[in-house]
Amino acid sequence: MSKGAAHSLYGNPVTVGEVKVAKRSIRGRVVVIDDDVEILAALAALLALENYSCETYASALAYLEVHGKQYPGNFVPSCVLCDVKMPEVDGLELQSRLSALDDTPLLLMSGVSGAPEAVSAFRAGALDFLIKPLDADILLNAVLKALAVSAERQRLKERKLNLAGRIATLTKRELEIARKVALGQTNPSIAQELGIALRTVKLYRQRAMEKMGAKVTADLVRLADEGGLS
Amino acid sequence: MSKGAAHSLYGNPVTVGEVKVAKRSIRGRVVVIDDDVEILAALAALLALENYSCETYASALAYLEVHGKQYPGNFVPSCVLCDVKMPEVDGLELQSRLSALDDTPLLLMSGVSGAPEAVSAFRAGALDFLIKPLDADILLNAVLKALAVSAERQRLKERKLNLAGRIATLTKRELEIARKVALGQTNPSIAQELGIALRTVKLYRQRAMEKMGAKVTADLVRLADEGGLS
DNA sequence: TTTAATTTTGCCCTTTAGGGCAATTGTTTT
DNA sequence: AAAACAATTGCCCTAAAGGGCAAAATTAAA
Repeated sequence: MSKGAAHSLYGNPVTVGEVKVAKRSIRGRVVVIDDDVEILAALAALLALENYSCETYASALAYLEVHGKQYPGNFVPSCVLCDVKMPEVDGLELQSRLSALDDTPLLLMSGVSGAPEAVSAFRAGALDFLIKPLDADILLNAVLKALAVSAERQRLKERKLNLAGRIATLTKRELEIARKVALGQTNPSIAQELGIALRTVKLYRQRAMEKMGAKVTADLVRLADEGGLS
Repeated sequence: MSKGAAHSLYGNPVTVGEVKVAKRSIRGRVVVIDDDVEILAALAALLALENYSCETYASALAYLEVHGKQYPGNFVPSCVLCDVKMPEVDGLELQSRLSALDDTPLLLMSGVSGAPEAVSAFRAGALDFLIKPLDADILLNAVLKALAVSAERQRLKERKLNLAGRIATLTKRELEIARKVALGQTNPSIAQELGIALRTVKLYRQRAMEKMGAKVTADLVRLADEGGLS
C-alpha cells in the first residue's frame, strides 16, 4: 500500500484522487472514520489505489458535523467504514445516530473486541464487522458489497422519488380514478361510484395515465402498486 | 423454570407440551441443539412455559439425521436455536449445511466466544447470536423474531408455490398470451404476432385468466409479475 | 374582479374486450 | 379405437375503452 495520496489527518474531509475521478470512473465513495491516524492514512491509500473516492475523519463527531451540511442529491454509491473503539462517540453510537438520518451502509471495524460488540453492531444493522488487524482482501470485499448495497438502495430511492413526484402531479380525481382503474374497475363502475359522468372518468383516466407515464393500463397497474396507490 | 416436561436428552426428538398444543394455540416450533443436556432441559422447559412447541437434540448430527426424514409441508413457524461450540459438527458447520437445505431461521448461541465466531455467524445468515449465560428475555425475544421471520418466509413460499401451481396448468399458448396481455398488448396485436386468429387469442386469454384466478386483467398483470411471467 | 386552472359533461365514432355457439384438426391417454 | 385434451377458427352481438370536439360550472389565484 503506497502512501502517496495527500489527506488530512485531523477531521477535515479530503477527497483522495480527485484527478483520477475525472479520468477513470470512480467505483464509489468510502468514508473512513478512525481515531488512529495511521490506519486512516493506510486505508485512504489503499482505497485510492482501488479507485475509490475516499474521505477520512479522525472522529465520529467530525464526520457527523460535515454530514449534515452535505448537499443532498449525492448519487454516488457510498459507505461508511468506522472504527468501534473511539473516544466521545464510538462506532456503535455513530451507527445509531446515522441510522436515523441516513441509510448509507455501515461497516464497523474493531480490534480485540469480543462477541458482544459484533453482535450489537449486526443487530443495529451494520452490514459487516471487520476484525483488526485488517486484511486488505476482506476489507475490499466488504467495501465492494457495501457499495453494491448502497447503489441498490439509491436506485430504489430514486425510483420511489420519481414515482412519488409523478403521483404528486395527479389531481384528486385523477388519483381516485387511477386507484380504481388499478383495482380493475371498469369506467362505468367508477363513474357510478363517484357519481360522475362516464366521459369524465375517461378523461381523468387518460390524464392520469399520461402524467404517470403509463402507455397502457398494465403499466398503470404496476406503477400504482409500486407507488402504494392500491 | 420448572422441569416438569419430559424430553429426551440424547438425540431423540421430543415434543414438549403436546397436550397443550391441542388446547392453546402453539406459537411455533423451536428446535434446540446443545451438547449440554442441562441447558437443553432448561431451554425446553422455558420454551414450553411460553407455549412453544420444542424439540431438543444433544448434537447437530442427531438433528440433521431426523431433519431429512421429516414430512414436508410443515406449515408451523419454526426456528433452530443452536449452540456454537459442539463436538463433531459445530453450530457454524450446521449453519452452512442447513442453509443448503432449508430456510429456517437460525439462532446461534455461544459462551466465551470472541467476535470472529459472531461475525461468521452473521455473515452466514444467522438471524441472531446469543451470548451465554442466556438471558430469558433476550432469548425469548430472539425466538419471537425468528418465528416471525419463519412465518413470513413460509407465507411467501406457500404463495409462490400456489402461484407456480396455477401457472403450471396453463398450456403453452395460454402462457404465451398471458405474458403478452400482462405486457399490455391488445388482442389484435397478439393475434398478429402469433399468427393466429383474434378469436383464438380471446379464448386463451379468457382461459388463462380463469386458471390463474384472475377476475380482471389488472389481477393477471399482478399475478404475472409475481410469477415471473414478465 | 378578472384571469387561470380545475372539474365536469354531452355527443359521436372507432377500436377492443368479452363471450356464446358450433366446428375442425392433431395429440395424448385410457 | 375411443375418449379427452390442446390448438384453432368463424360468425355474431354487447359492453367497454379511447378519444376528438365543444362547452358549462367551480374554484383558486392575480
